[in-house]
Amino acid sequence: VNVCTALIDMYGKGGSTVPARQIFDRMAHKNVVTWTAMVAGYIHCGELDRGLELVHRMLEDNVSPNEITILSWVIECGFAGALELGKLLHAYALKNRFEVSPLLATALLDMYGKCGEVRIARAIFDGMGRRDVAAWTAMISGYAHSNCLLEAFKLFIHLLSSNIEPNSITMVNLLVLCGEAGALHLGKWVHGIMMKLGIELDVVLATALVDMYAKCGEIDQAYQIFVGTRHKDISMLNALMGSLAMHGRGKQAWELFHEMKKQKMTPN
RNA sequence: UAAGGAAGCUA
Repeated sequence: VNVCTALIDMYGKGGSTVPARQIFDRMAHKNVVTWTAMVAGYIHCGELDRGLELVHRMLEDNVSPNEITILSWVIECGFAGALELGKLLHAYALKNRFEVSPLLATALLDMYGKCGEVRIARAIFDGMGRRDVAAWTAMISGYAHSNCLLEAFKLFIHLLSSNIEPNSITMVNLLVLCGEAGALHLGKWVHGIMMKLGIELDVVLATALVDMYAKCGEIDQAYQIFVGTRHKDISMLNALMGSLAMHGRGKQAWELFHEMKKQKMTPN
């Protein structure tokens, strides 16, 4: 059962619901994890009707969803933009008096944020008793998804005055938002806060910095950060190369490309 | 280490 369930999970998350379902149908014994994984796969792929049909069969078989079940499905609703189903799951959790853990609450507010429902997301956020950095970051990310720059930064400032420390994921969300808005001053300010708080500069965060500076037209600054990062990866190169090209520095982009190929970096 | 919450370029 465990191995088959793991396979179903893998195929489902990989977008292959057909092989997942074949394994599912051939299993004599299924448990709640098996059902959870199969339905999650359908939601992940946007095959909501098949998912719902399976949920009905699951209930007929007297298999009850638990909190992880709902959590998994809510996450996939966010991924697939399945707002209505997400609302249904939210209602189900409330109706069955699930203790809405910080994990589930964060998944719910993230789902609403990804679906553009920032007000509902905020209501959940405000209703949370103990909010950790993931909850704050999910809320900021929700504002970022809806291009609510002001709200995102208001919340971030609120976060800075709390006892919770933002982490690199929080900062990445803010930097992406600054880049998309072309808000160079804000971006620099975020950069400064990062340094002040001593947040570790991993590849993802460094890429977000490069991207922010590049999108705001500060290519040289972006270049400096790129050069100064030891473990570069392909996304980081793409961010810089693309912006060099966008700013009419195609020759430099080309040179960078060949320099990186020499260093055994494989283009994607 | 069988399903569990928030992140980067490009699409």
